[in-house]
Amino acid sequence: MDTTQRTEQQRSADRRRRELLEAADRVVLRDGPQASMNAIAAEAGITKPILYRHFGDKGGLYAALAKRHTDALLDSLRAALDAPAERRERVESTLDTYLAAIEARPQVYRFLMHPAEGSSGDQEFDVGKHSAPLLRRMGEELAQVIEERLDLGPGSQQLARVWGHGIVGMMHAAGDWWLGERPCSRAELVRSLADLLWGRLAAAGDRIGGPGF
Amino acid sequence: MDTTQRTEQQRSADRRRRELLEAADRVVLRDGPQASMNAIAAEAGITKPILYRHFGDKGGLYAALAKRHTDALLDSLRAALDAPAERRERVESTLDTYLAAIEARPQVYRFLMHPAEGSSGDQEFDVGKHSAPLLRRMGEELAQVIEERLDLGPGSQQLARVWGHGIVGMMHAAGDWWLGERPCSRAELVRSLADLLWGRLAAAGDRIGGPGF
DNA sequence: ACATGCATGTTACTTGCGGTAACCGCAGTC
DNA sequence: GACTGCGGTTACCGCAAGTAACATGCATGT
Repeated sequence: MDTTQRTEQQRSADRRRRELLEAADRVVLRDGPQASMNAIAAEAGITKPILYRHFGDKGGLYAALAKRHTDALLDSLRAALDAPAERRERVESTLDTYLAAIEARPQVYRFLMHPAEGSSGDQEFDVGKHSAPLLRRMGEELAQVIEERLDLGPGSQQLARVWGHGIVGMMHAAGDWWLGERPCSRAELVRSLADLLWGRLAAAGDRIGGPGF
Repeated sequence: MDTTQRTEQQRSADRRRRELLEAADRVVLRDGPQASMNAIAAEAGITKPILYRHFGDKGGLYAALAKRHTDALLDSLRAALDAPAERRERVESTLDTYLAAIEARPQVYRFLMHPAEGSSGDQEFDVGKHSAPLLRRMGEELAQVIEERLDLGPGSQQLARVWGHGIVGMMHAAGDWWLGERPCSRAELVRSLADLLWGRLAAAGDRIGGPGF
C-alpha cells in the first residue's frame, strides 16, 4: 500500500466530493431546501447511488452542505465580533453582518435554518437538537466571546451561554421577520435591536395609566 | 332547505372534525411532527380520504392542529403579559409561562415550531413565512402590547414590532437550547433573560484588556 | 500477460407517503 | 320503490428516499 497512491485516491475522492457539493449547492439555491436527490445527482451529471456512497443519506449531504455555509458565515461574524472597537459598535457590526448575509442569499439562509427535517430517521422523539445547527453554533460562539470579554460576576459562564443563545435567537427571529416584511432599512433594524440590548426596554417610560391596573 | 337541518349537519360535521383533530393530536404527540396521514386516520378509526375531505391536505390538518395549540398558548401568555404588576415582574412571568409550556409538552412545542414543511406545494421559493406561525403571532402580539404600554417616542410602532419579534426570538432560542441541555433551572433562565433585557449587557464591565485591541 | 481487487458508475427495484378516483351502502325523501 | 346526498372504503397514481446487483476501467501482485 503506497501512501502516495493512497493520498492520490483520497485527493481524487475529495475533489469529487467537493464537486458534488457544489452541484448540490446550485440545486439547493435554485429549488430550496426540498431539492430531491435525483435533481442534485442530475445537476452533478451522475446518478443517485453515487451521492449515497459519498454522503450516506440525504441528511449527510445536507449536513456537509450546511457545514460549509455555516463555517463561512461564522467566520464573518467572528471577524465583526472581534474587531477592535467599542462594544456597541461591535454588536451593531455583528448584527449588520448577519443581516447582510441573510439578505444577500435568502435561499441559503432558509436552507440553513430548515434543513429539511424528517429524513425518515427520527423515529423516537428526541427532545434535543430541535433548532438548526447554525443557531446552536452561533449561540455557543457568542457565549464564548461574551464570557471572554465581559466581567459578569459569579455564574458568568452560565449567564454568558444564556445570553449567547438568547441574543442569537433575537437576531434570527427579527431578521427572519424583517426579511419577509421589509418594514424598514437594515440600518434601522440594527439600531433598534442594539437599543433593545442596551436596556431601552427597561428605561422606557410607561404610557398613560401605568403598569398596574 | 331547513336551516335547523343545515345547522344539524353543520354541528355533526364540526363534532367529527373535532374528534379527528383530537386523534391527530394524540398521534402527533406520540410520533412527532412527521406523523403520517395513514397513522392519524388509523388512530381516528377511519381511513385517509376522510381526513382529506375534512382538511384538504396535510397542511390544512396541521394548520388546524397548530391553531388550537397556538391559541391556547397565546391565551396563557396574554394573561401573564396583561397582569397588573410591575413591568419586570410581568416580563418574567411571561417568560416563565412560555418556558413552562414548552417544558410540559415538548412534542407539541416541536410540532408548532417545525410544522413539517415541504408538503409538495412550495415550488417557487417564497422568502416570506419562513419561521413557524406561532413565532410570528407571538411577535406581533408582543409588539402590540409593547406599543400600547410603553412610551417609546417617535417611530414607536416600528420599534415595538422589532422588539416584539426580537424578544420572542430570544425567548424561543434560549428556550430551545435550555430544553435540550437543561443547564440550569427554569427560574435561573428566566432571571438571566430578564437581566439581558434589562440592559445588563451594556452595563457589564470589561474584562482585562478592555474592548480596544 | 493475466487474474485480482477496488473504486466508479449504471439500471432497476423496493418501500413508504401524500393525494385522488371510483365505487359502496345507508339514511331520508318524493 | 327509484333518487339523492353523505360517510365510508378499496385500490390506485406519482414521486422521492434508499438499495441491490450488475458493469467497467485502472492499477497492482505474481
